[in-house]
Amino acid sequence: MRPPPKDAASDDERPVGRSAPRQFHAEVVYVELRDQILGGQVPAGQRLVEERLAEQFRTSRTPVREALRRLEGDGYLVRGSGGSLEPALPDVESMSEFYDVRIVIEELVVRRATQEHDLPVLEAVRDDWLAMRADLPTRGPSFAGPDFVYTDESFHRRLATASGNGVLARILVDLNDRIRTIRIHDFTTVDRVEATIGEHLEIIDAVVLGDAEAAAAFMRAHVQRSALVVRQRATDARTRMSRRPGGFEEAGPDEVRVPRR
Amino acid sequence: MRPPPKDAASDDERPVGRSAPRQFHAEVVYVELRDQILGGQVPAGQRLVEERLAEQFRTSRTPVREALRRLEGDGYLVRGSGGSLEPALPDVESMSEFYDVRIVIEELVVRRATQEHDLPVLEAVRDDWLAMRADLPTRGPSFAGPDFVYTDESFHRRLATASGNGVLARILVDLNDRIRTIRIHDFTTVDRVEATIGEHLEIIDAVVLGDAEAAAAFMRAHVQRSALVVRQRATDARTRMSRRPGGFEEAGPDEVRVPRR
DNA sequence: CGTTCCGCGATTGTGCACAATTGCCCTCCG
DNA sequence: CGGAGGGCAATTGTGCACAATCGCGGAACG
Repeated sequence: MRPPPKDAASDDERPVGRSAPRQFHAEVVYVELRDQILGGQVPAGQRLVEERLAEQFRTSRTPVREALRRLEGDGYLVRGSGGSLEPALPDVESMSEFYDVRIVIEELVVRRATQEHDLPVLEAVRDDWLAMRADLPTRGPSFAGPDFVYTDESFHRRLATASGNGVLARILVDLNDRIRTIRIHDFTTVDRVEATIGEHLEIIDAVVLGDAEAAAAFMRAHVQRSALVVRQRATDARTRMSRRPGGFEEAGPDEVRVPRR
Repeated sequence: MRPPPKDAASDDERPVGRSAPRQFHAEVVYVELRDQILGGQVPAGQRLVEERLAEQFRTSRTPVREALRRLEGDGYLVRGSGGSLEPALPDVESMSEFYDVRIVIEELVVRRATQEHDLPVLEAVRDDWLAMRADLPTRGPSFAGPDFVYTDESFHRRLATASGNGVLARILVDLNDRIRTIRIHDFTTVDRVEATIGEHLEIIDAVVLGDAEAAAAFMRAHVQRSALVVRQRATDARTRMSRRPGGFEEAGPDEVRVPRR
């Protein structure tokens, strides 16, 4: 995958209705737009114009406005010049900050999950990843793409849910949402996928065995390694692109450099 | 302080305009309404009706709607029957969860603040609390009210800011916002205020001295004590009010029980 | 040729009207 | 007297129109 180079929204039109019990336009726009942003499908400097979005989603400006306001409140959109909204581009420093927080959160997750002893769920997670390791030669390198980011996240999400602390799970999901905006552009290598699977199995095994300390240590190492990959890639991109100190926020590695306006 | 017993919104009317550079109605409504909710000024089952709020804030429904949607997205409002919005009342279990997370967050805060060595800021915080301890006999018991909750929060917020990690600070502020909805109703006793000041000084001293482990330990103990107070009070309220399992969410201790409709 | 100022288009903020849904009350029937 | 059904009021979701504001382009002036 690779986001459509320029106008991500052009061929994305579709009526908004579904068959769900009660789907409000504002809700649909919010969810779909958020996924697009978090999935990296909205180019860097792309201005989100209410009228335009209203056309795409086959609705009026009112529901679009509500969705945009919520996304702005979430911090996924920032106001550019003249009150226009653009996707908030994360910078390298804040990525480090996110990972710092994520480490202690994930440590707490495995400690709580160890206490909780929700064996059925934990073993299901372990089995899934055991199966994944077995299937790895079959699936080939196509598995190692942005899709693997979501697969990876699901591991951490399931663990967080098994921790029994809903607040914890919610914060972790939020952190991953933010981190993903950078991770999604990684071309994860096959050997990194293999390593990740191994690390996940280490962690889940320790949790199943009830060894909180080991699980926490494995988790910490795992997240730190992940942080290292992102940081490394970000540094690479910065030195590759331009010598300017804040170069990374200005344009991603293969991102189309959209002019300010 | 004690929120107006019945209709918190009745005598709260005022025009919405200010002299600030550019104040949108939606923004003003959002901020003020959020502060009212977080400050416990919106009674438990109180339905928030768009038209009513529009009158109070001297504006139309459109900005009110945007504010409500954002508050809903933040989790401060929940949808009741028929799509109406009510303040989200926290339950005891989620309070425990919030405190569990807050402990590891605060530990990270002091560890980072210790590393950061932003001495001027840290010493300013220490001086403020030293002065507070000295002034305590003067200020009398009036100091020990809901206002002290905000004073207490400011300590943790300043420390989080001094940690140099903006993400960390943001999460902590959010956690405190949620916890406050219960804490705000506490009648903090004078001796608890004294103890809190002492604990804060313990923490900040350790941070200034650069002893991360001691600071983390003090912080953990401090937050745990705070959690205990809230948990204790919540349990008291539940057994005092009604025997029903979920009794606490049904009505606060001195909260007017507003009929469903 | 550079600079400044004006006007215009684009876009957002706000108000309002209409449709739809929901819950409640009253009535009617068993 | 109790329960079911219909009508009504209240409230929210949506669309649209108008006003305000901002940025940009062009024209006029130095």
